[in-house]
Amino acid sequence: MTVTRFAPSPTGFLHVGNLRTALFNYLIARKAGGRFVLRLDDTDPERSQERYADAIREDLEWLGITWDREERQSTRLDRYHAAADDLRAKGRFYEAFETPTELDLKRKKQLNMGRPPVYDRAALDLSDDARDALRAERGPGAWRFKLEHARIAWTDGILGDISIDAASVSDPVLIRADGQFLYTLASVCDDIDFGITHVVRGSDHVTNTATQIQIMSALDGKTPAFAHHSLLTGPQGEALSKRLGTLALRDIRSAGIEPEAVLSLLARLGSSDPVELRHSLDDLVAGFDLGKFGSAPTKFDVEDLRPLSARALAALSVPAVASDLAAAGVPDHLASDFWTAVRDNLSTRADLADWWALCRDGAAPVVAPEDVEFVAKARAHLPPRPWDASAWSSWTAAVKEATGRKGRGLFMPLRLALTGRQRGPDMATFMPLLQRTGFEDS
RNA sequence: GCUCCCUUCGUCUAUCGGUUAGGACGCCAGAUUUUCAAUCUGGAAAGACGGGUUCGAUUCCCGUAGGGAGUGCCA
Repeated sequence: MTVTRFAPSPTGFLHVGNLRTALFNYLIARKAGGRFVLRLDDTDPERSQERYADAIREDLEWLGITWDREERQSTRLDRYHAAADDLRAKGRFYEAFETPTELDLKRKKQLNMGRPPVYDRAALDLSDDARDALRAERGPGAWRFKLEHARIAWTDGILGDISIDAASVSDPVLIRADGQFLYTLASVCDDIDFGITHVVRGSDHVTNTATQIQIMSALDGKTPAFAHHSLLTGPQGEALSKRLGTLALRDIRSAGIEPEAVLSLLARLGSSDPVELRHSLDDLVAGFDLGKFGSAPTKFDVEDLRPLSARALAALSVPAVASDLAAAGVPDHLASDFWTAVRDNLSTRADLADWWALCRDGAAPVVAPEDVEFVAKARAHLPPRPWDASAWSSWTAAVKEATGRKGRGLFMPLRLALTGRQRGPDMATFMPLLQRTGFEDS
């Protein structure tokens, strides 16, 4: 059975980049009729916070992404201890005592000599006595996984055949000197134990994947299929993290973007499928295929969400927006007509309140100097209240006859006089909804 | 510096050596026999550069330039 996972660390809010990873894994699992696991990678107690874990669930729920199982790494420490013992027993684990500053110095030296900054494995050559001495002097060391120096190759679901020379990578530290398990080990154990069959993550993880493949087989685990998607950049190609502030899911939500818009864009962006509005996750599942995605960095522009969101909003039924209509103050008996009139002119639900305020209170007429006389004449032909569906057409017909104006020259001044705005709903349906107008009062 | 990945319309991409280089979003125009919006139709718009290989390269190879990522006792 296909099992995928989304493994955020609760150290911040989810952003569009995270969502892309989550969505890919979710869609793969759903399409295969498999399972989707939400795993909270909270091995770092300093940075992990419960409020972020809550926020992650909340953001996923807003989008309608559901998971079949939830795990958190902080509850699995025993398992990681066992894995560490296993690696030690197999001679793939060694203790190293360099301090961070010492390591930093080594790296700088290597760089200066034009050599790759790979850990020199000095700790591997330590005699037992030397090791004991260092431990007595500095306390426990960090534990590194001894990589087997060979080319590590796999067929990536997006990148294709790819390989990395293990010798170009440092032996990864899996346990810090203070005893904290690091992501690399925890992730491998979890992927094995939870039966993860497909790991889809950002291409910032490709080097991790190489080392994790070796750790997995050292632990006698079955390695899952890997796929690394491209990373999102801003519209200018700049790293997305620089503008993360505006790209957190919650910010997008509070900007009034509809979840369908977010899902529709992120499930397709970077693929050869056209981005088109889909109203449910199920619609997105159908044609989803990782193979349709390219490996080049993908430019993402938040502004692209707006037209999609407007379209998603316009497609909603009255019941779906009933609470928003009520909140905007629209009376129940007008709700349906009002929604029909304004639905195509909304950018977000928040606009509902503006349009209703206009209907309820009217707006100061806007009259261009050259239209003063024309508007005055039109005023004389304004049909008596109440206005029905034919009010606009009979009025404009009368004004047309009286003034000889037609087309834009006829309609735009009347729209401006009635609504004070150049843009808005179809006047024929909108006019009956105007409870009062500044135009009549003038 | 080193390692990995990448480079086709503004953007996301199709093309598995021979195409009028296709689609989608955006943009522009027209239509909707009455406005803006919405909708529909149409249009403009592309193979980073330089070498090869080949009868023929967007496609294969090499190089250059550019972009992204990694190079953590973060995830």
